[in-house]
Amino acid sequence: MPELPEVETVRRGLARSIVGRRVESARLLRRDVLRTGGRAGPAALLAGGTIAAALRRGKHLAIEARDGRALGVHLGMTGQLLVTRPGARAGRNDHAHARWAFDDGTVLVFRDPRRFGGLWSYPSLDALRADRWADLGPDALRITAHELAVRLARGRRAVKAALLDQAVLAGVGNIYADEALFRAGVHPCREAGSLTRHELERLADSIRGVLREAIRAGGSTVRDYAGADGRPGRQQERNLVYGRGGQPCVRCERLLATGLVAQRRTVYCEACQRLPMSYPHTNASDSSARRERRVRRKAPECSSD
DNA sequence: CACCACCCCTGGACGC
DNA sequence: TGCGTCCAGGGGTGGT
Repeated sequence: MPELPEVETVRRGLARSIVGRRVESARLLRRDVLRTGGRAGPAALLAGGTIAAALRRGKHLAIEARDGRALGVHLGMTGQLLVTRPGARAGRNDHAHARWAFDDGTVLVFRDPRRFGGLWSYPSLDALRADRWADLGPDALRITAHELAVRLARGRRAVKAALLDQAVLAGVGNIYADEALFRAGVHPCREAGSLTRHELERLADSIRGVLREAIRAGGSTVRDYAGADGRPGRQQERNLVYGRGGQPCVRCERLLATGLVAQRRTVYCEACQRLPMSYPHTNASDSSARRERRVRRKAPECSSD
């Protein structure tokens, strides 16, 4: 659920509310939510430490204590980090899996109904980076056309599948992949390695642009997402294709198409995001055409509804 | 190695 | 109202 803009909004909320605060007590309410076996107990949740920083890489969060300990947080699909300021009414508490109380009375809760998210405890930020962040590509907020070109080069999968791959670039999920491809005028099923230099420039610009716009709006709230202050985002109203299948394209008014790419619901405009004629067979080798047919028989890689 | 299918889990929307 | 079905923004893993 939360992609880069939503995670960045949460990070900023944490930076405002818990950085500089001391963890008076920390409790894990559901053991298996802490994914690092061995390190358990309050110390694994930074108890006794003072929060030095809240960091983000792609969709991953890290909370660092001044003594060096670090806690990785991933929100998965439905994870939330909710801050309750002293004296304020507590937010939702169902599916709360961990709770922190700070020296100024601030309370932080990690809740995650679907439990695709989790917590990872490390003795140092370096250890966290080496274990959890090592395989992440460059942060999508600062992706350049050149970095994108290098990482998409010769790739045969659909460009949308590549954008969702966190090793290619970190932070883009289903919503902003569709938004960035639409803004760049690139069809989601284009072979990743087939994009022209000009298309790569537009795509990199679109990725950075839509992510920045979404951060300004506090993220997209489709269902569960809320910032650390519990407030929903406003970007969902500004998204041009996500969630708008069957509605008119904002550019050409043709009805937006929906399909399935990389097992994800995909919305795009067939007029504004064109595929070359008889794609992909025009530029596919025999072996890839065979692979394409084999894939198509089981589950189409790129199918429209 | 690159890529894909499948799985993890709960809740909300929808149809009957 | 109640039940069944489908779907959802995430990633990890095992197989091809």
